[in-house]
Amino acid sequence: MQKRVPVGIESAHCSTCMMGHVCLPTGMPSHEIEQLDTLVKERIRVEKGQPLFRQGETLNALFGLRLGSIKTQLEEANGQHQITGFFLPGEIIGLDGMVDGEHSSSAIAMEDSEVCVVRIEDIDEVSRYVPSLQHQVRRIMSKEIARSHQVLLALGSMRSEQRLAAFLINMSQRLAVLGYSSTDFVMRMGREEIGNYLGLTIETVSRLFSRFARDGLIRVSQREVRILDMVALNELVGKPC
Amino acid sequence: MQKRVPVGIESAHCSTCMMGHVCLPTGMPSHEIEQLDTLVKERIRVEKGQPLFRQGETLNALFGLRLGSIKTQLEEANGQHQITGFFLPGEIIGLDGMVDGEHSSSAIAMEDSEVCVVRIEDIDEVSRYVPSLQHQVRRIMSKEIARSHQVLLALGSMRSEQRLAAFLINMSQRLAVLGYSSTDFVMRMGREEIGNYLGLTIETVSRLFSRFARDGLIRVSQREVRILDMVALNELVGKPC
DNA sequence: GGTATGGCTTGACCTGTATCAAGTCATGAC
DNA sequence: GTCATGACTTGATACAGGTCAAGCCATACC
Repeated sequence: MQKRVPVGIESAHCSTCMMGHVCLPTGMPSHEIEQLDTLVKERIRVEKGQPLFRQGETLNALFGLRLGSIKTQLEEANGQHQITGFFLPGEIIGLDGMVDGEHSSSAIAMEDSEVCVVRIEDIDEVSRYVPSLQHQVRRIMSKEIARSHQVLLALGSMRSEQRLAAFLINMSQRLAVLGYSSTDFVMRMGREEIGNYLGLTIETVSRLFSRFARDGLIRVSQREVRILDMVALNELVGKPC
Repeated sequence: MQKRVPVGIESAHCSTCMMGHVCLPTGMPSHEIEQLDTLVKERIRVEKGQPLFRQGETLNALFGLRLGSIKTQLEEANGQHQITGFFLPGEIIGLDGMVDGEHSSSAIAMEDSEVCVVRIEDIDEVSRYVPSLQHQVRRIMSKEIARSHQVLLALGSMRSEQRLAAFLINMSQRLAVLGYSSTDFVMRMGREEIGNYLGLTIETVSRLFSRFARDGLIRVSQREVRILDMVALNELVGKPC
């Protein structure tokens, strides 16, 4: 059984894709979106735990996550790694590392996932007659830069409880955009992954979840979270010096 | 006296600019670089301590740093801030925040500086006849993403001494690219700014400089640094678990 | 059913870094 | 020269979060 399989692309058209409003075409006028229909020529399914790509592999495409969830991580020679992002459907993966034509991070499926493959050369091709596609790509890359600066802010100047609160708020907001409940969701990542991402140990993350629950901010059971007091979470992040 | 002044642009041509080999045109074939000569229509001088732009201002240009040094920082409502980058000549500023057309961070001159203004609409215009310009912009944005992921790695998984060592190595390498000594340089930022960037307090940074000096890794006098043992610095970052 | 496994929790203790508090040094104004 | 100022250093102490260790719970497999 293969781990990384092409799948049929009967309906791989951005114009008819229900993900369109939160994916690469976001905000483009509909007559232009139709012109993107040759952009995605391939879809790939990736099994839970398997890599979509590995750090160092040659980069020739971006990936629009269609289904599932994927994490990206930097891998160091000594076996350590740092998770740099958790991606949800509609989000674009593979934006770093268009520098020397190879991926500067690895992308690993956190559950069975499916991505639309957008080949770089096709972007160039299509943008010849859809000039705003270039804007779109810049927009998305810019967003990724801004996002990682937000994480820098968290790691550089927040205490552990603020980091976790910010993390929960962020998840909540992104899931809401996808049409899920903003207060009631299942996290696709484990405690260890959250800790790695936030620069904390698994024990600290676990204690924080327990404390948040004890203080009535959330209710947790394994990876299921219900946010009970969003206001308090926001205060935790924003208010104190 | 103005703080942010347009200056003459007699020689504002990328093709004749000595910064070209490390700036936006890096790696482009020379006949294409010549076609970039209409790209920079303006240069701006920014005084030490003054902003090139402020978080929230409308974004319509990127800036190629030509002279001096500039820091970017996220500013929060409560007055806190997080420095997200220190920029040296040849590097491009303003890549974040092309999302909603406004800057998502502020850029502040750390010494009297001068930037080339590259207006977004001119990028689109010029790339009509120099298609590889789009590659170039993507390349640079991608590099910025990868760079901030590296900082994430430092903040998320290194101890204080490793962060400072990584910082010194990074400065050394970037200065070397510019043709300066890689072992002997003047840091343009103060201890507090380094601390903010690395998620440490000024006292910790100061103590680390003292310790590195005591251990014979570097010699410091104020902001002048001489790296004495680059190997040891690298080991500090890379080897231990 | 038992039992193995991996993921999570909790407690006790330790340590790296922050915090608080004096200094010291370099620089510039007068 | 004196003095003021801001940048940096150094020490003493506190505490957040890490580390080590034990146990718990859900799941899956036999």
